[in-house]
Amino acid sequence: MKTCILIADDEPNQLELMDFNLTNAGFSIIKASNGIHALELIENHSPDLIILDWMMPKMSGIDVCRTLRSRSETKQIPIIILSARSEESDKSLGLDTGADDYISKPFSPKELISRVKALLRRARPALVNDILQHNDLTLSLSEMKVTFKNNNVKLGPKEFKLLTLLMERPGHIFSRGKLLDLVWGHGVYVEERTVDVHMSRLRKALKTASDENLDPIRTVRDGGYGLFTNKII
Amino acid sequence: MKTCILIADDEPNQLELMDFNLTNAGFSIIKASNGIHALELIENHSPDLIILDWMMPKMSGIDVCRTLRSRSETKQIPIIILSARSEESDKSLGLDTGADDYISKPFSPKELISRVKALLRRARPALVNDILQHNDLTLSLSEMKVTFKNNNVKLGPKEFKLLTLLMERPGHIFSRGKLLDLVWGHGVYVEERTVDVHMSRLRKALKTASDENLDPIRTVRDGGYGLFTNKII
DNA sequence: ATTAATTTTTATGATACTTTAAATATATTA
DNA sequence: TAATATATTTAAAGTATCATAAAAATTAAT
Repeated sequence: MKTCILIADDEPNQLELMDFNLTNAGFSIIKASNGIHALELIENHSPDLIILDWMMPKMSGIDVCRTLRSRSETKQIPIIILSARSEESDKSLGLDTGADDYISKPFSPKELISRVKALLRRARPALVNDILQHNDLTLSLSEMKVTFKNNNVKLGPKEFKLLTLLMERPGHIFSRGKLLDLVWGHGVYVEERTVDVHMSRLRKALKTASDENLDPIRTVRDGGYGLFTNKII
Repeated sequence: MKTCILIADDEPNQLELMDFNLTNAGFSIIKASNGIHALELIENHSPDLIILDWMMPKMSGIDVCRTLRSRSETKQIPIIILSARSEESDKSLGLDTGADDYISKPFSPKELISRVKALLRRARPALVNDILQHNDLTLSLSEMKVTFKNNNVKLGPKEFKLLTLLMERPGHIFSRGKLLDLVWGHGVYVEERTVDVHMSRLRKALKTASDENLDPIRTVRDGGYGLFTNKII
């Protein structure tokens, strides 16, 4: 699912421009033309990030920001404030109200996108290489958590490590020997067959998590194990 | 203890100016005059936030940033990059390298402080916010008070610190080693098992406070401890 | 100095995970 | 098709890690 951004601005041109650029950058966009409208949309869609123009009729961006920060459901959502004024007092006020970033108009599309990305990076616990994703599989290293088809997968330590390894190079086939080396550690002697047992358990856990009976793991006879790259059968 | 900020800039005037302003704002400051020096100091002091000038002799701010992001111990420290150039291509490069914020010179002291605070608010809430919240848990740092399901929780100092840490990054799994580092302090030698004992006491206190027998703490075998979150990666 | 509070260590039982081995299933080759 | 090789599943025994209680040690408070 795409990352969803809400933009609120009373100038239609500005709104369209941002929509165009952010959509091109791969985000899905929700538009609001004033503060009240923005709050409604935010409540219903809970976007991943919010961009608010400072000056808007009915309710200013600052007021929207303050409101969002006071509610526990919206407290965490990253907010960027846009402003035509470049006086520094405003800048500080914007940030001190609880916004995470402040951009003065005029700004370039490139800067906007960079700031959005930087903010998403730090707002989510997702440090760049913290979350591994492949098809319907998601694995968070810092949270030590795995989901498959948006369901939690309960794994033991060995299965978690195995899956991490597979997800680091989707498609690559790891031989049992290599897996023993990388997961168990160099110079540890265990039967190669035990890899099979753990793979079986990993598969079982994934199958239970996927509502259907999906198996994203590919066995290559005489080769080893890896992840399917295209469609899962 | 004060929040510690490292600033690295090769211009002595600029360095002094920032030192003055940030010290006034209540931070404790470490100064470096080039990138190499900065890296050394960061390793020894692990500051809470880092401000890097883009252009520095020996090693640029961008390079320092890249290095910090590649190491697991420094990966999560918030970074602000300063630059005299205002060309947007640079701005994007700075942010895309993994910096959390980017400020173009010249900037006002007020903006600097606001941006520092905004960044800390998100990255290290416990350093800026007095109250941390997560699901039914509330923790007030100034009052040293914790409530769970609106009931008071009586905790010893170690348990309080542990919970503070967990609440700063809900969901994140902290290894016992990391917890010893962060709660007990760098280079203190105690058995890793004592972490278990304190966790057990923390749990007991929380369970008594929740009218039911709720346990918000997740144990990951071979991993460590963290808080349960509702969200799916 | 005595008491109280907190921290750390140690010990123990419970539980979750790992490994092995044996049974079953599937594929390969003569 | 039979014989062989390889893979998967299951069960059982073994191991390591974790939770808890209780004791010892430390620190703080009176």
